[in-house]
Amino acid sequence: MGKLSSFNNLNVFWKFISGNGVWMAESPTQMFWSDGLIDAINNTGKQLFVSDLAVVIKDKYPKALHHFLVLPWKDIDSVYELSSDDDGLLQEMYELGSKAASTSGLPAGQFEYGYHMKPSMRRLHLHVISKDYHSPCLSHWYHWNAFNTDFFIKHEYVVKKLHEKGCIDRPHTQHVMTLLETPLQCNQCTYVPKNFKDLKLHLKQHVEYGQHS
DNA sequence: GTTCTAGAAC
DNA sequence: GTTCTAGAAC
Repeated sequence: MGKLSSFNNLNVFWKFISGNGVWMAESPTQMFWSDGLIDAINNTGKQLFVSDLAVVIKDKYPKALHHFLVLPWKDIDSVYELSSDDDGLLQEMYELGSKAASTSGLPAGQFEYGYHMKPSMRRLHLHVISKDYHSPCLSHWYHWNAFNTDFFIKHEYVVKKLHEKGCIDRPHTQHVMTLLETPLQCNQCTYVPKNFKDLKLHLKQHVEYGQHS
């Protein structure tokens, strides 16, 4: 097997996304690290926009220059619990995300909206992230693939799938692993990075010199 | 989710 | 010397 197949740091990734083990709390109201988002949305100081159905916060570890999360107040764990009845909620979450994105000053088309195929944190959360992916918090190979492969389930896909089938199918473990092992590829040009550090430097060039670096 | 560390691999 | 791997974290 090749280099990518032996990228076993994914086993560590798998360990924490599978929800096993005992973890340290980050605040008195948070029993597990995986409840961090639920803790955050109930902190009024962190709420950027609020509606009856959902709330927007900044991602604690932004993976781009602008990275927001939109979460429902309702205790929905993930996209796999959604039904066609939730179309209104999804649209409202998208609208709230758009409001947050507009505060960046960037064109609306510079943002991507989607859900992770295998989220680590509890409570459904829509990622609203700028396409630069220029951030010190984007520090692992699988961070990149979590946003730049089918691991990132686009908002439009979720809406379409719920309309057509009424639910989102849970993926097989092997499929998720394969997506996270995908070779690196720039999202803004045809460049194929030699390694993760090379990708980081390349993304920085796009931010500093634009699309034609 | 993240940070930290040691040791392997390149 | 740099990058990647692997595991712990009460």
